[in-house]
Amino acid sequence: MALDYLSLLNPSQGAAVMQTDGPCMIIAGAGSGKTRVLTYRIAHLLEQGVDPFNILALTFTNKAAKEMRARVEKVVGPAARSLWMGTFHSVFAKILRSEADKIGFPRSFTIYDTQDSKTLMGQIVKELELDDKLYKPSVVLGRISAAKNKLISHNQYLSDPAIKADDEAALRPKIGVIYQQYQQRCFKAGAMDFDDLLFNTNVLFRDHADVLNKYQNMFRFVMVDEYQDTNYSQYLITRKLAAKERNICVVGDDAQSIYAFRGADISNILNFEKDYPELQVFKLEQNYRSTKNIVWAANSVIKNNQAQLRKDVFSENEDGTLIEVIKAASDNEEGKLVANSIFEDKMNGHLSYDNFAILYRTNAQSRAMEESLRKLNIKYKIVGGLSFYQRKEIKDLVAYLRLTVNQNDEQAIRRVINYPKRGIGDTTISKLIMTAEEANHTLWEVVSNADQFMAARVSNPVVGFAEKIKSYIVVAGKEDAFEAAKFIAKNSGMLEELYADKSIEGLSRYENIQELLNGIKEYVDDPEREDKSLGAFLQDIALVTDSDLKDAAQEGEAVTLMTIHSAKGLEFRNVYIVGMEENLFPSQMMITSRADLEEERRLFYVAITRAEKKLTLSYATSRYQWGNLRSCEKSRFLDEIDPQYLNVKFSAGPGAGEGSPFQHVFERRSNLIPTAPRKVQATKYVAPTDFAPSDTSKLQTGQRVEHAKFGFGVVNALENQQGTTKATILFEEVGEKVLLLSFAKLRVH
DNA sequence: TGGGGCTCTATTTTT
DNA sequence: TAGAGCCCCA
Repeated sequence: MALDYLSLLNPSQGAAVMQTDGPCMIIAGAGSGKTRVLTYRIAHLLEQGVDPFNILALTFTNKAAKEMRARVEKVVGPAARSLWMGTFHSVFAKILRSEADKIGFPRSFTIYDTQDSKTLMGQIVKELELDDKLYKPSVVLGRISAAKNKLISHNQYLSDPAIKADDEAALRPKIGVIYQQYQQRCFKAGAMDFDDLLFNTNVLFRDHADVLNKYQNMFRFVMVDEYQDTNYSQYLITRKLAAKERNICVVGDDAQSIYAFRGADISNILNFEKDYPELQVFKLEQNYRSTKNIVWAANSVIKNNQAQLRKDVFSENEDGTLIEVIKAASDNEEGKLVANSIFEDKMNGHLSYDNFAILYRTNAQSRAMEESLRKLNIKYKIVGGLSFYQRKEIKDLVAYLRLTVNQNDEQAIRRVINYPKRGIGDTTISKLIMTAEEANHTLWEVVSNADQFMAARVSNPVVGFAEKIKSYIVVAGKEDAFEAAKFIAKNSGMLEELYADKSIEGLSRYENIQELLNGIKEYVDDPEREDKSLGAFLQDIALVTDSDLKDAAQEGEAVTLMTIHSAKGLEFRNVYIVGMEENLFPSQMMITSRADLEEERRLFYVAITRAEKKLTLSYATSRYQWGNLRSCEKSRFLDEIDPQYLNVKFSAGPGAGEGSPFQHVFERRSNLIPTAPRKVQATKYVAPTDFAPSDTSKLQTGQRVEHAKFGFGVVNALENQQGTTKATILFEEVGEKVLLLSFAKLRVH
């Protein structure tokens, strides 16, 4: 029974699906049905009799993997569940787990998250007595991470004269030593960080031909999504795996490469042809997502980049509305105008708030947007920020679980050895660590034999702690992950401690622990799950990110707020790109080199192409940044869009006159939402551009004044204290405010 | 051992 | 401005 794919695909999509032998590269423009092609390509392989266990499909996010598996399953049924499909990190963590002994790691190795890495890095810098201003964990880690992504080991790092010269020039000559220490400590702790997962996979394949051979035979067909975002380490893994059968298919879009700052190497896509001369290339150029105007505008932007593969993305959709440009006087006004526009479009178009997304360059920009949305009672959800697994209480319990599985996990020991409090002070902990270092023992060896190293009075609680952990190991050996975790949460005293805290935060911490336990329950109850051990669960959650969870927890319709980076791969009917200003987008840090600027431009391209029907760009001429008001210039990227696709609007300030396009929105709002929250009352007032403060030294009560932000008001009281004058002013729109005259910019009327 | 007050620092971040 | 980390004191 042949599936009728071809009727569902355009000619180039169909060709890419049918071509299954040998290397192939699919250059997929934004919105060109890339996932569709990958899905049907896998379906086609299965249809031809390929065993699902022989297909490996790598993605960059768990979400993308999940989505693709679901779509394949829809076409081919349950066989989809046997596919090897997942992120680079999760697939190779799984492989490393089963081959761990070959590279000297325990099967139950721990995966350090960024926080663990940073903490360890800080500890090493301290121990080496280096300047922690110069050797900031994030800086050092960044440098080491970049090295690992290029497969430079700590030994190579130390012996490379060019790297040495580089570090010396940066006044950080000790990075190599830190790198070495860091790797040794990780190894001793039986831990790998995210980069190590890929690095060690390369080591495994390099040093064990038999292992490589096994996986080469297993993965007869390799597919890689978002190939433009692979780094050298990932590139080499896929090349090695595909070396035998040469059935490798990569999908990507050079125009959407936005992770160079994390080691992604765009030359992997540009040079793919050199590795595989027999390569077949397919271009998917028809955009099915966006209107013509949006596609044209995106094209007019990206053509300013030099480094790119030639492709002509086009749309057969309607022309659509022009791209709106909103100019606002301040970041707050920008938020207000965007919120109004969303409200208006929702009402006029009978849309759901799910249809809207606000995208920004930096997370800090979300605040002004949130405030304005709240004022209009518009529901929203923010993607990003503190993830569930980064919360303190979750990390605490997870540390106990980690320790149960891998006692050498030094970061985990440090985290919970005295939590909940059991009388082990900092001095004792330092002594334990030093003893371990000197005697070349692991920290756990010292902790579990503490009575041999120190007085009983001090060692008793330490030994008690070790006994607790030992009892957890026994439980975890007999029970599944859920039963073990429940036991540990209770026995450690964590649950009790959190339960005793009746504050709102304490309550939510307690609930979070419950939620984690529920999550583990769900994990072990999954009938498809083979390995229900604590170790397997931990490995899984180490590679889960916030956006994976948010999706599951999503409820009700709401506007989505997120950075452009996290919007990649998503689409929305109406998209707002805010903060289109020089030094913000493009970011100040990215305008010095051509390559950086081109990455920013690709980022803008990604942002534009998220929109299906309507795109709105906004900028503010002034903005609060780090506490002070800065004036801003509109982004050069705005000028790069061909003006024929633009519809430029202006702010609703008095300067725009009575006929302001947003006037009616304000009026209607008050009719429709009588119960809008009034924490901070909405202000219609916008200062005129010629606003100039007057001399307030002779200000008197009863006088009428005008304030740049609060509008008109009357002085109710004046109070002089040690030379500074406080004025209590009743403003017409925002109510009473107490202002310091020396700071407040007031115009006396 | 907890908290108050101080200083410091401020992109983006699939894992 | 805002948040985090750190130090010092009781």
